[in-house]
Amino acid sequence: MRAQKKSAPNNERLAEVYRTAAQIILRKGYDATSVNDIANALGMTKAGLYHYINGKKELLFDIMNFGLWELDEEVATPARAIADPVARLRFIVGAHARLVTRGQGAITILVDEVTALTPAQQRKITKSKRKYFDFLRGTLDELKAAGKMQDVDTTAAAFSLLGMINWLSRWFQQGGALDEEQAADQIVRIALHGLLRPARLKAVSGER
Amino acid sequence: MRAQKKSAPNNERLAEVYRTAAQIILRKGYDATSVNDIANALGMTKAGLYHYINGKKELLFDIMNFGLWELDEEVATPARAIADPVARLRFIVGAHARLVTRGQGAITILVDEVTALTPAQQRKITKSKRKYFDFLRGTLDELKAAGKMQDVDTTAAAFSLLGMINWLSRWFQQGGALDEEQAADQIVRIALHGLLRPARLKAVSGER
DNA sequence: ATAACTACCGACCGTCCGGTCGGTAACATA
DNA sequence: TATGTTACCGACCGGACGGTCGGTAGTTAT
Repeated sequence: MRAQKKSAPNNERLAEVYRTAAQIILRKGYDATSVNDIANALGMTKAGLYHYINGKKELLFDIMNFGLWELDEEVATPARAIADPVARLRFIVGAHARLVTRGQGAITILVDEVTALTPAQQRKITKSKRKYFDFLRGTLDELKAAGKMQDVDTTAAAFSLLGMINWLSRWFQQGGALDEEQAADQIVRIALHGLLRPARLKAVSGER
Repeated sequence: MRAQKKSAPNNERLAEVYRTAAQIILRKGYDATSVNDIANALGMTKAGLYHYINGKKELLFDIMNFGLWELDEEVATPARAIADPVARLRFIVGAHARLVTRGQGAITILVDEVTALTPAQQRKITKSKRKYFDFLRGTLDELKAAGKMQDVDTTAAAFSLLGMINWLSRWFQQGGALDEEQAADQIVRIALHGLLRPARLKAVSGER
């Protein structure tokens, strides 16, 4: 019967619900996360949480939509304004990677849990992911047409990029050897230039 | 008088249990897969399945161990025999990628579900993964020492490699545009040479 | 002062889960 | 024929899960 604190009035609280839920689901997985886990992390009961959400599935769906919206806002939309495909690719990879390392945006990852959704929800999420993927691959196609790309399949390349970026969330940790910017920068370099030095000439030497 | 002894049952059938369980868990995730799902897929009841397994966790643990053993047998061990680090890296990436695309071995992936295990089991799996990771990074370190690598962090590079390879299981499909060999080959190319053509003597991009 | 609304909670429900237990039918061995 | 052993199954259990419902304090609007 004790009144909890009530500092956050409007639907600022809803945003907090999403943020908290996303973090927990990202860490433990959707199925392993109970509605109670989320409620407790928010300092309320399950019944209280149901004041904000309409169901576990819908919560997941909303979070995914938020993550994809964020990806569009912070990566795809700004990228579309960059004419040069090399600069654009560099921006996409860096901005997306930064979105992942900046914890918050790691939301994107749980797009994997798509199988937990209803077919209708799945369709919407898949369509959204597809749009982003096509944009990414489109940039690679441009690059290829301009003769600036290695001889690799653009589909495989786009997926590989996403693999590298999404995997970041599994190993990157705040306070580690690399900070957010450095980690994103490493991903960009590896993606664009690969691991090996171009060994055209027999030159075996120097560091820069 | 509980007969709580070690299991020494029919090996062929036990292998089938592992294979079937791995496939289902890989597709649906560990938590979303019930023991009943696995039993039904094998054409038996849950109680019948318990004749072969000692628990859901232990089943997962056994499957992970098998996957990691397979990785060691088919990738790490042969790779250790290759002296040249460039050839060795090429082999590791290709062989690991092929293990993933060849469906069966995709078992490796569910190493992600490590949080579902008991702490003791987790320790064993983590140690095993770590060993493989160190071997991979060690090869990159060698490469770097030989002046044959781009200027990137070997830890970030090793994780990026694993990200690309593991992500394969999400998009690669039998009968698609790329077959198993081609997909693995694409991964190798992208990993070793990157996406962009080396800008001949000018440029030096990647500066900030 | 009252009515309406917001932000919660305790108690409860039906379902499904992992896991157990006492069987049993089929076959091998002696 | 008797005795094990293997490979299962039906019935059951305690508990956790997602979800509902009838409240109730506090806030705001009239």
